[in-house]
Amino acid sequence: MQDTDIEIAELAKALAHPARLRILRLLLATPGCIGGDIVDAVGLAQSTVSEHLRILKAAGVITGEISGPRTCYALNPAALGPLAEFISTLTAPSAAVCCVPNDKELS
Amino acid sequence: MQDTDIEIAELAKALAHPARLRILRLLLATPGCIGGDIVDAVGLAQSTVSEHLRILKAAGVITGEISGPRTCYALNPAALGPLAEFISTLTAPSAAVCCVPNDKELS
DNA sequence: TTTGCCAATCGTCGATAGACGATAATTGCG
DNA sequence: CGCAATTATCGTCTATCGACGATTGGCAAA
Repeated sequence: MQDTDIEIAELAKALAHPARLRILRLLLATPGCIGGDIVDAVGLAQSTVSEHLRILKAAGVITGEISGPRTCYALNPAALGPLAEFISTLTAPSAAVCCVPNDKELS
Repeated sequence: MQDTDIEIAELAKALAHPARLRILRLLLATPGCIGGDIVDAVGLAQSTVSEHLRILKAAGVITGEISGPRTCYALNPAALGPLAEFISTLTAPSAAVCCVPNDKELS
């Protein structure tokens, strides 16, 4: 159980920064892939943004594959499953099982 | 929008620690109120636990009212609404509006 | 009032996170 | 091959977090 808690804490930590939330919103709003445009959007140094991307990737929230000279980032929402499940447990003790199986699915 | 992101980041930060997750689980499993039993359960020093409780209370995730010589803590899951909403947006881009209005309600 | 218990606060320490500039590494183009 | 563009990594600095012991404050019972 502590094992799961550590995993959930890691996920929460990945979301615990405004810049990373902004990056995720940006990835959500971008249909295909996205490269260094992120740097301009968040207004931080390139190295700082790269570090945030690394953290998100380490948490599994995003995926990054090298596509030529640039890197293609994409969302991986399924990774947030354990965290979403935990929050559901807290917010809806009786209706934890809603209508979407949001802990495993998604392409 | 950055305003909301900061709020969500604060909520995520409140969940970004195994000890705090454990405390929340404990509060969830405890029907009524709970006092210093938390200290025994998490296995940390009393001052450390008190600090975690303070962080959770500052984030609005729990409420604590003084009840005689001890303090009564209780969950306040509604506070996690913005975070839950954000995660839903990521995990279910097309089905963001599920069947539960989990951003405002709850007693 | 005095004593004892429980919780909050203070001060301190080490560890970690966040930001930056500078510096590589890799790819595509001329 | 050499150059420009893009991203990752390194080193450094500051700020914050997490844990602890010690102390303070409040409340109830003796």
